[in-house]
Amino acid sequence: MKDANSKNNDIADDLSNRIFFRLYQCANALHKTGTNAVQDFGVTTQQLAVLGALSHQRAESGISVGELADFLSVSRQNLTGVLSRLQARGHISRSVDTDDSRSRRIHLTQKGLQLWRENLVPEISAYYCEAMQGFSTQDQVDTLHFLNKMLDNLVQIGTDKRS
Amino acid sequence: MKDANSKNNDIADDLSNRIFFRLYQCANALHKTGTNAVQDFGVTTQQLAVLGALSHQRAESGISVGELADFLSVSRQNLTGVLSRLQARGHISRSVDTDDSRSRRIHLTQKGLQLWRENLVPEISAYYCEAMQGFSTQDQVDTLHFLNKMLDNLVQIGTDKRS
DNA sequence: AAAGTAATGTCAATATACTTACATAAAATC
DNA sequence: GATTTTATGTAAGTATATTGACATTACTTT
Repeated sequence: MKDANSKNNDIADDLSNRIFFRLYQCANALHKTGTNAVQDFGVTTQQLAVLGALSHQRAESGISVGELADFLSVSRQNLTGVLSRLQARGHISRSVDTDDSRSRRIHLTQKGLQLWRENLVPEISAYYCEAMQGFSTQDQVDTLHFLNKMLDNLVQIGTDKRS
Repeated sequence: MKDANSKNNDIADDLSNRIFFRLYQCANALHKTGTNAVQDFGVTTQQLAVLGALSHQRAESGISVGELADFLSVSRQNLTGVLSRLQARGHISRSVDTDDSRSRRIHLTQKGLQLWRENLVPEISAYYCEAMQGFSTQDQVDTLHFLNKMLDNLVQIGTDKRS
């Protein structure tokens, strides 16, 4: 027989279990429907994130693979593959850094920039509008706050484990 | 020059953009740290989800691949691979349905059930506790509500697209 | 009953994601 | 200056995830 304490734990577990299950489902649905929304332009949601990041700083200098990986919170190894596919389609370019021959500077090509501005931005805007249906601005602020908090916790777990 | 309307849209886009980016980061971090937490037991977070689903209904009848796929919101094709790996490690069994020879009934094995109860449940419980640090019960309820709402929207986008 | 349709699970191809391992180049230390 | 350590990007291997295609089986329709 369970005491009140363990019962409360069960309830808390159930709540968090639902939250993380929904998170998992949302992420899958986001990837699936997002890719569906932009697949006519020959890109995926992850490639979208990369193009978006590159569009923010079209400075002459570009950005390195490591910097981009940090920004997107993915491994450098993962980016290598995504960048290769983007490069194969002519959306980005990789050039050796003149100051550090280990490093590669990643740039948006003219084609990539045009695709981003003319096709992807409007498409994403419409997609976000649908996905945020029924969310007030305050709801969105609250949601973002919770996700930020959760991410902090998860990152903390990751760094704890490493030590 | 932008008018007030397009500026508001930019702001809304920025908010939703942050939300979905955080969602993406949270899902990656969940998979990464979650797998890290249970890898000593030879399973991953997805396999965890399958074992958890199976543990809920240890009825004699088991569950079919299609039913499991619906429950977990993943494709049957995806489950085929996950189930194969779980079966290879002896955590689940697949048997032909006596009433429908197309269908396979998926069961937890004794080994799988023991692993779930004795090792995974405590580990997950501790993990959730860390991941929900700083979340009041009301915060968790609110978070779950927002995720439910978002998932509804995303599923709606998916079904719209299909028609 | 026979033919067409739908359901069930699997295989193949593609794209993320991770970790481990490695070649190369830069930085730090002695 | 030579050696060690660190940083950078990539390659290889494993596990998800998707869609498309398929063989097999069940159901529907005629």
